Amino acid sequence: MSKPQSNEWYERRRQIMEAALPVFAEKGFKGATNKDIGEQAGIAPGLIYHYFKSKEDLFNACIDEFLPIDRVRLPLETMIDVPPQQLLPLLLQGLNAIFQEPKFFLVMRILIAETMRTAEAASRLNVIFKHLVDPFAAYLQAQIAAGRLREGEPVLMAQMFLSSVALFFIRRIIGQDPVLQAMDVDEMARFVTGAFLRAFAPD
Amino acid sequence: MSKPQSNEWYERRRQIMEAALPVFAEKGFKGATNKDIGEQAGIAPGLIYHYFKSKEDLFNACIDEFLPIDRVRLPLETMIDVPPQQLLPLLLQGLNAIFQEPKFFLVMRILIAETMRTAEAASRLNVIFKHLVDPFAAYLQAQIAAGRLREGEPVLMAQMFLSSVALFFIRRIIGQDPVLQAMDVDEMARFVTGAFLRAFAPD
Amino acid sequence: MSKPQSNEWYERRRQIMEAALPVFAEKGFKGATNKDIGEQAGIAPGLIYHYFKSKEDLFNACIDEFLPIDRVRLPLETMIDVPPQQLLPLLLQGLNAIFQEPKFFLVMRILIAETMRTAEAASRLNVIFKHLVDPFAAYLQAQIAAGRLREGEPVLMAQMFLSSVALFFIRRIIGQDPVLQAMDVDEMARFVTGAFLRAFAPD
Amino acid sequence: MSKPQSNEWYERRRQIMEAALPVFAEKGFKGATNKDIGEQAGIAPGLIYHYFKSKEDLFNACIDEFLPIDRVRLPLETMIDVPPQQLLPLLLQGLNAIFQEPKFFLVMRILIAETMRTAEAASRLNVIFKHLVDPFAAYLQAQIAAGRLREGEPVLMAQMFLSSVALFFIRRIIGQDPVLQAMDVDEMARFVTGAFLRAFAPD
DNA sequence: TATGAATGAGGGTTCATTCAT
DNA sequence: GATGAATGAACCCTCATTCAT
Repeated sequence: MSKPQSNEWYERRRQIMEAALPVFAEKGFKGATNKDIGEQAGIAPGLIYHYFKSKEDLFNACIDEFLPIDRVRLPLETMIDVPPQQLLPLLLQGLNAIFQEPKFFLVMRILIAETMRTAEAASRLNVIFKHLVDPFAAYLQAQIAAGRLREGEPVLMAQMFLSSVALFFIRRIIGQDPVLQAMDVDEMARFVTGAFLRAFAPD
Repeated sequence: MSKPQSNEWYERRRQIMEAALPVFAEKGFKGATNKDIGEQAGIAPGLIYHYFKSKEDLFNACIDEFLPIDRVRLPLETMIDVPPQQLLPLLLQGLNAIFQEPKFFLVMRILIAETMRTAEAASRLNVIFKHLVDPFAAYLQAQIAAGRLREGEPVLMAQMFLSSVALFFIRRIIGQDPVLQAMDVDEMARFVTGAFLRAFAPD
Repeated sequence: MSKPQSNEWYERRRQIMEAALPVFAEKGFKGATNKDIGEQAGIAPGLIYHYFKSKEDLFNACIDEFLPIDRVRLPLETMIDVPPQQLLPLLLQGLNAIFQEPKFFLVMRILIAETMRTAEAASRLNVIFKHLVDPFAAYLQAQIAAGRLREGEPVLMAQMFLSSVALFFIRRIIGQDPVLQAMDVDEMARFVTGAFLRAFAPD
Repeated sequence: MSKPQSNEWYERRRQIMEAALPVFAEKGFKGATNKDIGEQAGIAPGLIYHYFKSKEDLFNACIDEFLPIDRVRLPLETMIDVPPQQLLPLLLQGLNAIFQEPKFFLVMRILIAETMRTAEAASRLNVIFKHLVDPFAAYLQAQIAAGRLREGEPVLMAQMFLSSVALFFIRRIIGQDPVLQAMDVDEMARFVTGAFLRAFAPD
């Protein structure tokens, strides 16, 4: 597997990963069997081992392949001149869009579940959150400097805002919380945005 | 198991559940073996079947037994006269204390992990959150009525506030996020409380 | 498996080893399946893992248990006063008896076969041969000192004598060589003894 | 495969056998995989089946191809006039040379290992030994007739002499016995030759 | 001729569950 | 009640063999 491989090889490999992802999400690493994955992918279970060293290798490859690190990073550094009143709704729309993506959804299910038992998965999830928080904190920092927001610790502001939003989406979409599903996303967005702006408006 | 049982029987049963809880938390339902649990409980694996129908029965019994529904319910209905400036820090202290409890910690790990794959676990987690949100929303409603907070949807206010705090604790304690572990809980509490009060101060 | 076990446990364990030995001898380590061994022992294949860590562990345990190191060691150190004319036939009778033992036969088959591919098995076989050669060489040394044999290197004498005899037995019993099977053991013994005594008679 | 094939076909076939031989010797029939053999031969595993019916067919072809029957036959029938004092060292040199040949070494490893479990391999080894013993016994018979050796059974003489020498080489080269590896081949040859000549000198 | 993807049978191993003791 | 030997199903994985290309 160290030799370079043909395009078809990579396509097939990716096809297996795409089939495995929902199986891992639904049943977990231990609960997912190669038989399940093979059926989902339309191949014999043994074929997995032409493309991956082991079930664990396939699992890690799935996460690496579909890990939403880049998807999650919004181009906030180019939007420093956009005032918070406009940017916050955009940010929320972006997050909402990401959470609607089927693969993001699946990888998050897998990562959150595994985070509960392996430090490795926890670390990956922490990295993802950091990729989300850091650019936003930098944006907030710039807004504070520009006098558009009150003085304060931008990292805490970012953590607080993103935490409440992220858990809203997680509980709504993954946790299937009926209370949150009954809520309108736009209404929530307006509410959270308004609260944030009042909380951190300049004195 | 339908006949009434002696006290010793129930004690033994509970002892097994207490031993099983950390094993399930660490290894997950599929990863935990009856041998593991038996060793942890100091009994032979076969004995589990005198107290539980199956491994799954034991698992569900563990969650039911240690589900932190009651622990999570703060007596907010008796504290309607306490102003938010005082109550919010108390609430955060209470939540912090709950998250420090070993069994709460373990059950949450299990429930969050299972939530990612079974609707049943998700539902249980939603109930827990509801038990947290509803009394707080009622409290906020009362504060609004008393003119201590601005007009607004109290359920949204409660969701937002508790979401950001809950995810802070989850990521800090279960997810072992180094960024959050470096933060001081009291500082976070002051920050979140201050932001909330500014956001929802009466006009 | 580190805890002390009951007698029954050791008996069962030994029973499995006794059943496994002929299977390993007939089919080799890789060729022998747990199903074969289980059938031979009258148990389910999975039960092997209550008594042994793995198939390899069982294999090594078989060899250690039935390795003929002690059987092979004749009490030559107490027979220094017996002249070679009497001792050599006794030695050959002893070797012949050992080679007739079913378990010796089986272990030798296994060890010789494995010697062809693993250094570990080769080493065990070398140790066995050394246990055979060294006491005999010491005996010969004493005979030379007593003037009953001519001067010469006793280790070479022992190696030469035992090699020709050992290969005779191996080819006859394990290799099923029809030429050697047609020979009479006693005749061979007289022949070899006579040749040895003439070759190493004192000048 | 019944049709006559081109020279290239036979060359390719032989190339595969040459590659397979060391793989079979090192890992045994079951342990050697077609992938191993293909890599060693620089071909894809599937190609083996253009030249051989099965892995077993390849295995047998390897042994037949490289079986050292002819290599082992020394032209003793032309050397009847050479006295034993000269011929025995020549014989030992010849055997030593044969055992040094890589392919002889490999085939012997395979055959000895398989001899331990299949009558077919045992039979082949017996034939090889017979091809070694018979001409030597004929030579000894002639020497006895010529009065250069004492009366006696020449087949036994040959068996005894060749057995001790063969096991010396096998244990030294295949079994990697450190005691024998420390010995000098020439010294061993002189020792064995001297002993033989004294044992069977005319009265 | 040659490749290597694909299959499927079967291997070693684990483990929930049962049951004689 | 309590044990742990015993089972059997199902797991992950390997690999000889086939076959479309």
